[in-house]
Amino acid sequence: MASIKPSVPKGTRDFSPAEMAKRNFIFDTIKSVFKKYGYQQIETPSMENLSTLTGKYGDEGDKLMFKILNSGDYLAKADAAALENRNSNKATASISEKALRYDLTVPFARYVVQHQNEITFPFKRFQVQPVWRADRPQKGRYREFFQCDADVVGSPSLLNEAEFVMIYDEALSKLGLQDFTIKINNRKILSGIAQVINKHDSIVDLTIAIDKLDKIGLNGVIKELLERGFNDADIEKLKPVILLDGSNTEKLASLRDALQTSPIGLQGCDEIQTVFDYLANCKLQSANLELDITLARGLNYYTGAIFEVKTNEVAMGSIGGGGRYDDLTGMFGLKGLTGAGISFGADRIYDVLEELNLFPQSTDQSTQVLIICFDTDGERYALPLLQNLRNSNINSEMYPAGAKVKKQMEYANNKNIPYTILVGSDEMQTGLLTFKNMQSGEQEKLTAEDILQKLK
RNA sequence: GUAGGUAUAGCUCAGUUGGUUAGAGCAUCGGUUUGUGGUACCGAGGGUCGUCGGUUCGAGCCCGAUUACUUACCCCA
Repeated sequence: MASIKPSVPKGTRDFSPAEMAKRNFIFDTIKSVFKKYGYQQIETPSMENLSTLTGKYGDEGDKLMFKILNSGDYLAKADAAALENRNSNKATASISEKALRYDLTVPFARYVVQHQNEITFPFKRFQVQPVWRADRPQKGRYREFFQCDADVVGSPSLLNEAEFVMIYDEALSKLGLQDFTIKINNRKILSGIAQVINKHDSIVDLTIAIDKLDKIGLNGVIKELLERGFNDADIEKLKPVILLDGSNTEKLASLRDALQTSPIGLQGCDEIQTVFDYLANCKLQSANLELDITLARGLNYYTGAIFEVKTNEVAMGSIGGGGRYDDLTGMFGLKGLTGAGISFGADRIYDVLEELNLFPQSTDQSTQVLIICFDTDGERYALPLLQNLRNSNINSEMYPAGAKVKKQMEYANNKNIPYTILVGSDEMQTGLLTFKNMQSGEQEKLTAEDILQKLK
């Protein structure tokens, strides 16, 4: 059989030991913060029923979903007319009933509805799992990537929003980031803006356009708005809102002024104010909290607060986002349950930490000590010591005898093992083992017990 | 879906107007050293030059197609 050049699908990656150590540093840090704030972990299946996912992310999202072909002779049962007419949407529905999850929030909503009788509300859960998007990969963008989500359902309190800011601040600071911005906005403010210019139906077009302000500038946004059916008068009214400047307090004041005819817009202002008030007397470690009216985010299920986090230390898309969604579970038949959540983009955080050289040295050390023997007698002699080391919770291993010392030393060196123990005939006779510090190169003769004490 | 770029050893890449047997560094393995790595020296293995076709006496190099990867846009973490 002809051998196939080994490769992984576009936009996916292998994670080698050194990378896994660094990734786990990120995951462990974020998880520990989630737990500290009272969130409990769950997992959901990689695949969901297609009907669970479709329509939750907009048309674009439906396109970017990886669908799974039905098992068996799926074409036999396919919609013949749809196939004939090259109608992909209809045909897909008849040959695929499952899809890989696109994010963690919708599966969570499904989970909450399905398990509502077992859950005590407010329910705070976190989830760290991969998600899949059939996007064109590029820098910082993959087809399989990990999200770290924390959501709370069943609590309308804005205290949750305030705590999200604290979680972002604590977790990202712990990871070593020193300068990042948590942008906050409120969907009700966006609705209010649309209401003020009597374009309530065009809120999606409005948000998509003004979301691009920092990328394409005011003129770009105006051009985009014109293309999306807004007229010059609308744009004149929008300009002062889009170009809002000053401190958060000043921005809020200007917004209230601009939105005074829109009750929903004013409610959005109140909500943001409440979050700021909660945080007024709490100190943030490294985060800047900024009201950003141009922050819209693509997901159309958000109804209240919207978050996005950007690092100011390197050029990178957002490394986290979230918001409040009032009726996500309604789609699955459970009405009146509000939820809010945030997400960390672990893969992008990885790239940022790598670029800033922020991973701690210790992440690439796994084994603490390697026992080097010359023959099987040495193995038998040293195995009890190895067991003692492990009983003391010291990561340790013994290289199977037979290889040259040079080879074994190289092994220790390549694996970044800080200490080695040499066991030869001298050592076995005297009971004094050669204990070597691989970094300094120094070695000394010690009893097994002394070595154990040194490593503890 | 739109527009560019790239494709030569396991990895990163050289390769002269188109000219004998396609190179280097790193990595791997072996030796100098049958008890000492990170750091010396010597050596070895490893290639259908992405694929198919064309031009030419002759193609890694020029032309066409195709595939894969990649960057940016749309959109998004």
